[in-house]
Amino acid sequence: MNQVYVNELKNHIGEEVTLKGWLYNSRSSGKLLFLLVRDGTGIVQCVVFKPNNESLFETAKSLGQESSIIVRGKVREDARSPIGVELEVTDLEVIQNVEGYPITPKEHGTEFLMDHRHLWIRSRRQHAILRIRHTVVKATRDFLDNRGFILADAPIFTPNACEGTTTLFEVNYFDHDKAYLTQSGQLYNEATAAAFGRSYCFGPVFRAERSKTRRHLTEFWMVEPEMAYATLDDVMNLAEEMVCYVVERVLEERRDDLKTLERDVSKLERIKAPFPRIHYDEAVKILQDGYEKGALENKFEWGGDFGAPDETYLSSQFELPVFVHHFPASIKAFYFERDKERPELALGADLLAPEGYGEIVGGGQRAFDLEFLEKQIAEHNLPREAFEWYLDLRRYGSVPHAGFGMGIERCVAWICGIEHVRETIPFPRMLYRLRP
RNA sequence: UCCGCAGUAGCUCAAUGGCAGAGCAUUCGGCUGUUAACCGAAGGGUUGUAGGUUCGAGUCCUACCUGCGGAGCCA
Repeated sequence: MNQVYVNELKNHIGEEVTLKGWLYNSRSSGKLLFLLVRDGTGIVQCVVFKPNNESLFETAKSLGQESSIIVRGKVREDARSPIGVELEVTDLEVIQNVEGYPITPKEHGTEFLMDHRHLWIRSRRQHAILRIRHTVVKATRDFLDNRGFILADAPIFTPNACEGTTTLFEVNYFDHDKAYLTQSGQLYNEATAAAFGRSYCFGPVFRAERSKTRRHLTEFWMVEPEMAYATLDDVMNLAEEMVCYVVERVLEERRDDLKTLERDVSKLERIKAPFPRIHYDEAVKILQDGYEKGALENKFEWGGDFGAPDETYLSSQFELPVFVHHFPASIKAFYFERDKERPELALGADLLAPEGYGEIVGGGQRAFDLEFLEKQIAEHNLPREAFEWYLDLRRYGSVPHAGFGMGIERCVAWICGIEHVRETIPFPRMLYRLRP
């Protein structure tokens, strides 16, 4: 059987081919029957004409949505088809005739669709989003691989809070200790960067925050590159290039999917380096101006961390993603290097996506000095013993080094232009959503 | 954790405190080019749960459950 996939049909015009897939939807018009068949690569309309084969027509007519079928037919060019071709059915094998598929081609609510997520991912829109996710992941990895970064993944079970800030998921780890699900591979990356020079990890991370907004998942994927002998500027340069590369690849490879999502691609086409880079002091000024103009409800004070409305306002001032750098050290994790001129500032940078999608990249330069780090750990009330291995990195060949993390789902949500990150991962985990 | 909104047929939603309704889906019938096809007919209900007010509650009140949006927190 010469099985052909829907996305290859254009190369088989005039030939008789076999499609293996599922019935997406069907329409009938008396003696004509239109079967929309999907096979994972696309959807094609298959036409059955009653007088040509009456029993085949009756079989085809009885098929329910999502019935699994093998269709044989002749590929025909047709201007009316969205993909340029359709199939004139000559034979039909029913693997399973389905009754009562829950997701109909009409509107459904979020709760219903999320309860049926395992089936929802068969639909056009979800397909487009998840294919774009695939390309974002692939492009990210290609980008780092091509620059000599070594994939060295960090563990998911960790003995302690890596930054000591966010709420962690706790699990029993055999007889004695509790373990925690990682919230970032960063500390481990610093070790692998000292081993390989340039390294990255790519995996799921977990946050037990009780956040329920369109930007939050409890389990999400993060790519975290780390570089030895690198500075804050190196981090911003790398993140900027990486984001541009990823957007470019999606524009190249996923135009059709962006179209399905009705994404305004002109907004993506102008994502080119350099991105604006603003100092925290300047960001504060912009936010205070925003308050004066009445665009923000609360007056932002120097020293605070940005809330969601602040981030949205800041990003709305620019068409490109914008870096904010040199945050007050007091609102950042213990491991940040300090600014030499102004030690109250941390050498960190966040990248805010345009159109209010929030922070997609966060990173910076790590503390170099052993004594400084020891002091930081003490001041943050972190258990010193747990960080001994980390302190070793400052004892044995410490170098200036830096890195960042990029949240895959927020990045995908921004590129797709969709409302909520829950659609950017096959099976989202959220505050009130653990199933399916 | 806090604030706000919602829950009625398989799904999406209507119903001034007064007979429980429509579209889609399903089943049956019609149609040779449909694009969420269309046209006709039929079946389909413990109105989230428990209590209360009322002659009468889907509708008003209280509590709880479930979900949604947001805040805080976070990427």
